[in-house]
Amino acid sequence: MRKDDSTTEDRAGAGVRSVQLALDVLEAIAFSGDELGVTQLAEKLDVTKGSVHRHLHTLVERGYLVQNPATTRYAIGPKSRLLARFAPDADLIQVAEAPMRELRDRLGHTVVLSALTPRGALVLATLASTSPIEIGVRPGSELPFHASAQGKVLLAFAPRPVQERILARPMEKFTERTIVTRDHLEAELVRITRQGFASAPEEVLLGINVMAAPIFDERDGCIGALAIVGSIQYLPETPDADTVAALKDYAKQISRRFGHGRGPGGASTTVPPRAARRSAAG
Amino acid sequence: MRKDDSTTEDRAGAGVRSVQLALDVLEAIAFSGDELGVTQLAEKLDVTKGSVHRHLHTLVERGYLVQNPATTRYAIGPKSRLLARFAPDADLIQVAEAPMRELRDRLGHTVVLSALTPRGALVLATLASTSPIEIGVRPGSELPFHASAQGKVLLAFAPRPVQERILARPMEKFTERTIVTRDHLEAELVRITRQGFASAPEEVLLGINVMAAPIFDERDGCIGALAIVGSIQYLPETPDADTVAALKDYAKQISRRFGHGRGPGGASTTVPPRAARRSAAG
DNA sequence: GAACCGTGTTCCGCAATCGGGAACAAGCGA
DNA sequence: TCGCTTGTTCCCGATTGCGGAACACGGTTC
Repeated sequence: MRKDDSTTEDRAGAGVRSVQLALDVLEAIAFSGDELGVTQLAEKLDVTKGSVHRHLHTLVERGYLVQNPATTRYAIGPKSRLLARFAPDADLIQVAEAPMRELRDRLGHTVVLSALTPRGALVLATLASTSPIEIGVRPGSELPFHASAQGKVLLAFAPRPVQERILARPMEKFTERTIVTRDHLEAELVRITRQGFASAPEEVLLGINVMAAPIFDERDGCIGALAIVGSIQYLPETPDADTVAALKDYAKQISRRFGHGRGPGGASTTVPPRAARRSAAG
Repeated sequence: MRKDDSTTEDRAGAGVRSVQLALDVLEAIAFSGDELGVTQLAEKLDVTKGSVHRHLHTLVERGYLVQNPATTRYAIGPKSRLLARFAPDADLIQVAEAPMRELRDRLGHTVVLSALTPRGALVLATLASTSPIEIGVRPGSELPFHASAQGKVLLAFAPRPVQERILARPMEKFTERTIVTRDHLEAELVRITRQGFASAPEEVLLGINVMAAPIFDERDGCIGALAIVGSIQYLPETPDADTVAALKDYAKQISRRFGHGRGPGGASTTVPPRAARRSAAG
């Protein structure tokens, strides 16, 4: 469906092709939250069964996947789980969990946590709204920079060279209100930097609005974005002051746990910036 | 150094070569617990810088790694962290953490948690002994089946086809006491199955002994091994009955949390076997 | 300031490698 | 038993990634 329609900018190729496919396979299984078979994967990724099978074999051999002998289908293996344990800095997902829940309970909207990736704003975790009707995004998906509040926030507070590279890319139009020109996006970034949050009314889907605020670490680097998602009726384009305040407040709260705003070498409640963790206790 | 010296059984090759290298790069960085540079990686993995660089680029592009602009070196990225969240069954590492700590405090030995991989017993987590002198293993490393208590336990309780495939492999000799013949190993597996635990005195390193007991899920599948490591003076070859009892007891305790021994559909304190987890709450 | 390392990055041609496609085996239900 | 679907294997040929070397750049040391 959404196959990489070779844009102008990837002259350097997209990297190592086989690795790309291997990661596609891995992610397809991981983010489906279920086991998948060779045939399913083959048609989902639009490659031959033989190719998928070879990659599956490699990933199983390495312990990243496991073939369920009963169903003959493939699932995430132990090695994949292990990778996360070695993240150089404290786990954003874990730290943000409690504040996210509080924010959700307070505002009622779906809450989303994202991080920067060259491809967009990676959805790390979501917390469904209190409403019976769910409006959300799938963890693992990558939201486009130009058409999401998270993407715009992460971009606005990213280092200059990163901005440059991304701004040069063509922008796909999703709705009438999607930003499609570089100038427009740059102006938006300036505004976001000034006001400390972003909103993206109907930029990717009509009727839906998203608002996002940045999360910083102890060196003022933007390491993520906290966002709320909702129907535009409840999350209007010109946002309610209380809502904005709450969002920014919780984002700041998470930032503080990473040592932001107190200089390097934080207090006791702070997550150690670069803790050496070598055991399960980590 | 240890490049695949084409054994008899891998006629199908070792899988997709580029993917192998990509994973090597990823793991080298992950399990080093630190940032690594192109040159370091190139010599560690014994490939050219150009090659490493291309793979690094791909992994960064996909969000699995991040290049630190300050040091220009590479570290684990957000996507790697995310993968772990999508493990199909409850996180063994997390569930085992508390029992591991109790066992460590009770016996004083280093405690290790492992899972099965085609290459060996993957070390998921360790908890250092109470002694000032540390005897342990690096999380992420894969212990050989024939020369580790964990490997032997996992193999003993693995499905028959898996056993077959592994038993056919040649066995490297580490010490005088390493098991190197198939017959010897098979006899050992029978004994392990009967007595419910394994020990591996001086099989990989002189002076060191390891004892391991299996962890089961609700369907009696062996999903891991709990082990204690120590100098052979304190963890003798003919083990103390109390020590064995404690090890088996804690392993069973973890198994119980996965619903083992009460049939499918466990009680409230049980980890749900296949919980649908789609949010940070998972 | 210049020569010197040590990085990370880029380039290019050759050959191995992976992908396409189709045939094969194996389970399952009708 | 026959069909349908699945996972697995095979082989050929062009693509693609590898090796090797050159390049750019920053920090040190004379």
